[in-house]
Amino acid sequence: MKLSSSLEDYLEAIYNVIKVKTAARATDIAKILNVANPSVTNALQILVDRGLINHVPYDIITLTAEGTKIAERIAWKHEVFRDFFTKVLAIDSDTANKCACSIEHIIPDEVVERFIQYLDFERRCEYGGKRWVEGFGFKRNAVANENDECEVCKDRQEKDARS
Amino acid sequence: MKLSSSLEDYLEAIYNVIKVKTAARATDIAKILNVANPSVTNALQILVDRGLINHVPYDIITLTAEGTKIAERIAWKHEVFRDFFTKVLAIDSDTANKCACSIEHIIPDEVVERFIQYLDFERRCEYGGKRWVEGFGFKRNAVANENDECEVCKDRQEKDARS
DNA sequence: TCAGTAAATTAGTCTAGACTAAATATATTA
DNA sequence: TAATATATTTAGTCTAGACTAATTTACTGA
Repeated sequence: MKLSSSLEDYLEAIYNVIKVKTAARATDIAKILNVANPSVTNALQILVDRGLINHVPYDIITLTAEGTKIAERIAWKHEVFRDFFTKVLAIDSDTANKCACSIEHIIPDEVVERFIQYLDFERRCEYGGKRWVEGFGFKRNAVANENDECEVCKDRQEKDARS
Repeated sequence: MKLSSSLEDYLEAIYNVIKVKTAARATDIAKILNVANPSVTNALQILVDRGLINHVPYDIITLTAEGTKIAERIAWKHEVFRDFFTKVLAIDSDTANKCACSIEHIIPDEVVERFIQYLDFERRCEYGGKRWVEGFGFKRNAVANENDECEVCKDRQEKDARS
C-alpha cells in the first residue's frame, strides 16, 4: 500500500497545483515534474486506482480525502527538510529544495518529527536560539562572538579576517 | 558516469567487506544487501565494466583505485549521516543506519560538508558545544538547565517531571 | 457550428534492477 | 581421485517507470 517515490512526487505536485488553482491538469504536472505527458496519464491511473485522486479521462484532477491526507504529509516533510537545509545548514534554496524533494520520500515520520523538535529547539533555546540568525556557524557566530569565548567562533573569525 | 543508488550500495558493501576480509565474495554481498545471487553477478559485471572493481567469473572481488576512491566517499557520507542522526537527533542506531543508507546516494557533497561543519560546530562551540552530550534537547538540556534561562528547556523539564 | 489547435490518451518500446530455475565451476572430504 | 556440496553464473522473466509516435477528445474563435 505504500507509494513509490515517483507516485509520491505526482501526488505532491497535484497537491501543490491545487493549492493555487483548485484543480490540476495533466500538463501542469508534466511541467512541474519534467516528464512527458503519457507518464502523467499512467501515474494518474494508478492514483485513481488507489483512491487518492479523482480523475476521469480528459478531465481535471482533484484529490480525495485520503489523497489530501497523504499529500499533506509529504508536503509537510518537504517543508521541514527545506527549512532545515536553508535555515540550519545555510544551503541555497534551490539545492535545499532538491534535497528535500528526494529525501522526503525516504525518511520515516518519527525522524522528521525529530528534525522539527530540533529546529524548534535551535530557534527557541537560550543556548543557541538567542544566537540564531539564519544559517548556523556562518551567521550565528557573528553574534556568538560577542563574548569571545568560543574556540570554533574564534577560528572562524580569524579565517574571516584573513579572507 | 554517475552510479545509481543501487550500484553505490553494491560498491559500498564490497568496500565494507574488504575492510574486514581483504577480499569479498559474491555471497557476502548478496547477504549484506539482501538480494539474490544473480543480482550480485549482474551488478559486478557493470562495476567491472566501469573499472571500479576487479573480478573474473568465480573469483574473489577487489576494488580498483578508482573504485576505492568512490566507495570511500560513499562510506564517508554514510558515517556523517549516521552520526548526525544518532548524535544530534538521538535516533536509534538501526533507524539511523537505514536513513543514512538511503540518503547517502542522494545528498550532494557540498551539503554533506555542511553537515560536517555543523556537527563540528555543535560539538566544539561554547554556545551549545559545552552542553553537548549526545542527542540534542533530550540530553543536552539537562546540562543547559543549570542556569534556568531557557524557555524550551523549562518546557521539557516540566514535561519530564510529569512523566 | 464547424475547423483548427491544444490537451490527453493509447499503443508500443526501452531500461534498470530485481527474481527463479537450471547449469556450471570450484572446493571439500571420504 | 571421485563424489558431493557449495558458490557462481546463465538464461529467461517480471515490474516500475520513463519514453515516442499516433490517435482521440475537448476547447475556442470565426
